[in-house]
Amino acid sequence: MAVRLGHVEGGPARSEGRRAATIRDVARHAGVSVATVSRVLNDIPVVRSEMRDRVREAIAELGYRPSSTARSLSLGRSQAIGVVAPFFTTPSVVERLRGVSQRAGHHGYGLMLFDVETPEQRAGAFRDFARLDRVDGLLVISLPLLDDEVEALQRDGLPVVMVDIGHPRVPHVVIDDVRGGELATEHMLARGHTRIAFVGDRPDNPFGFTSSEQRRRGYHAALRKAGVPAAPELEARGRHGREEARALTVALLRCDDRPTAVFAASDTQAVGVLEAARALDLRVPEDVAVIGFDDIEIAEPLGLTTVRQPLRQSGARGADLLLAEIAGAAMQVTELDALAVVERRTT
Amino acid sequence: MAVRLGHVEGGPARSEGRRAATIRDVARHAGVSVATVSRVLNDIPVVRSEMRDRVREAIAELGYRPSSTARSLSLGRSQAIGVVAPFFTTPSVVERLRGVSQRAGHHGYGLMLFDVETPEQRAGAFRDFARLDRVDGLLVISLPLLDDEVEALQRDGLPVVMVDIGHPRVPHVVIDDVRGGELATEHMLARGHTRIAFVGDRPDNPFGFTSSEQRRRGYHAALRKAGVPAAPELEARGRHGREEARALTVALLRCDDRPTAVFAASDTQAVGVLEAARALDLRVPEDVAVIGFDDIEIAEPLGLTTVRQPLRQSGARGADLLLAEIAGAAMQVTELDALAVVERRTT
DNA sequence: TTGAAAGCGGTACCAG
DNA sequence: CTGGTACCGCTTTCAA
Repeated sequence: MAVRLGHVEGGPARSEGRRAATIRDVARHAGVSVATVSRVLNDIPVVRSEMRDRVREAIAELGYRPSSTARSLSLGRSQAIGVVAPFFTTPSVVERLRGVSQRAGHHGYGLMLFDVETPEQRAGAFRDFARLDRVDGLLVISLPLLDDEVEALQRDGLPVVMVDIGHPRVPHVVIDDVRGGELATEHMLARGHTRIAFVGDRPDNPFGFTSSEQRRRGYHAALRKAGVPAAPELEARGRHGREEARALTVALLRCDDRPTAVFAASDTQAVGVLEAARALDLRVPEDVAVIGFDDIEIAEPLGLTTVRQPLRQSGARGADLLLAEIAGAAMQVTELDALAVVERRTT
Repeated sequence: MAVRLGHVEGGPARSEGRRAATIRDVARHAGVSVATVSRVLNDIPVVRSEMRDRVREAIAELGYRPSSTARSLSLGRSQAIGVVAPFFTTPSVVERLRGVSQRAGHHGYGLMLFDVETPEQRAGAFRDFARLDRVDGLLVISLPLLDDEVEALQRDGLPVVMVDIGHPRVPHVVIDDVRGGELATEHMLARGHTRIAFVGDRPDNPFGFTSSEQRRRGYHAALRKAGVPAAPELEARGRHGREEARALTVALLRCDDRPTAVFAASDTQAVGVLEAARALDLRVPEDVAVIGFDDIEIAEPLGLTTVRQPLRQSGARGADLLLAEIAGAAMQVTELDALAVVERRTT
């Protein structure tokens, strides 16, 4: 990598020491009081239009823009919401964030991100980030909250909403993961499969992701209803991620009586399953059919059959709940129910 | 979607009106002055250890945590950096963000996101978001800056760093897109292709993305060097995105003397190319070879051959530059040079 | 080594 | 309708 240290052309203005204009500068310039300027700024109608114009002019001339920090301090709110999530290990989170961003922006709220990929970061998130004065509310995505974390948050009076995972004392938006697992399994059953493997997260994963286990319950329920005996040797669980899923699936597909179908608890894992099949020269779906969960963006071009859940909408709805809670609304729980199998080329 | 309005179990603490502890409360509780508490908070060594302990105790007992807003106002810095980018239309941005997040977190900086998907949002970003008091610096990813925007930013004294696109007066981190385009084209040439199509962004796209055109220049350069005449009918440019690329490619592949290879200016577009080939029942790479650009996450499972650029590293480096600039360093320009063709199954 | 007090840049109450 | 001013919660002189 080539690094060029440059002379700064013209020199940065900040070293010129020209202090940014404040509300007092505007007041002086316009020959009014700061109170009046503040009123104009906040569109409080009492101001005479003549004054208003004078102030507006001064603002323009000075290039004044109010300090949001000062405003936050005075108002006691930051006009921003915080989002805590494992953004980079879990692609679906990004899609949910999309919905959050859209709604937050729409309501004039800024977005602070706090990525959580390790247990330390997780602790940091709640220690340093979840401060009522930094953000007006917190959106926690795909991360379970411990009881005492919830308590601490409530003690701080910080509005919180969870997305993808619920908690009895916290507003949240979730889907019926059990039902989703059933749908996936029924899809395979309907295609005549009976040896259907499951690849998902281990229940004691470091972040306590729970949806995988819920989906596995749905898988069991569907098998039971169909009278297909569960086969423990067909269930593989490990660390969340493509690589791990791939490794688990290779093992699964190498055993004597190998499964003819695999239900992966997430699309990310389904991709690993696909890679495993390819590595073993197995055709999909002829030799082994695959279904995932989520319908992330990559699913379509891959031709991956999957259970679609409304990711973006979950973020949007979560943001709406949070905004409502910030505004003082009572706790609300939303269960999104647009789950459906999207059939593509892997089944 | 089922919505449950819940009673709030126990009632949220915020309505109890228990005001959060302030530095004054701590001072009173510990029987010292606020100045002393502040010193303890900031690890200023002059404080007698006895005092220090008393203060620490008070802090613990009251569950006090300092207000970062007040701190920002007093200090004149927010300890946060802002990131402006088209996060959701451009998957590579997310990967870059990963690098940013990692470095920012490492240095104790928060991250504010401002998504820009429309020209209005773009304007809003610079009007409302790029305030020195909201963020200590701005990272602009994959978005070109206009001269007067740069000027405004510099006038405000807001440190800015650009990633993926440069500007003569702004520190930035870029790659050699022309070289990348050459690499991709040479790869095809080396495999005996001479009818190599190009699918990229139109030069007058709404955000002024420029890398596509640079890569096209590299494509031309490579053809020229190889003595292969350029064929204008093999160049298709349109709105950035998979769908558009797909449509363009379908047209390309339907013409009489169709190309045997396609170079897509981004992986996103390459995916569209792949879909087009599939739609026309053309085998890849036998009937048509495909190479993309970026090496985003989806490329590997798709088996897409592509020109890899160090996305995450670009974000990390950009964050480092910004942090350095915030600390007062001179303008720096970094050209990342780890470009390489990653050969997979589409060539 | 500690404390009193003046900011930081807004908002909003209270008079006039 | 407008102005004066006391906050908001923290940092940082300046004196003691």
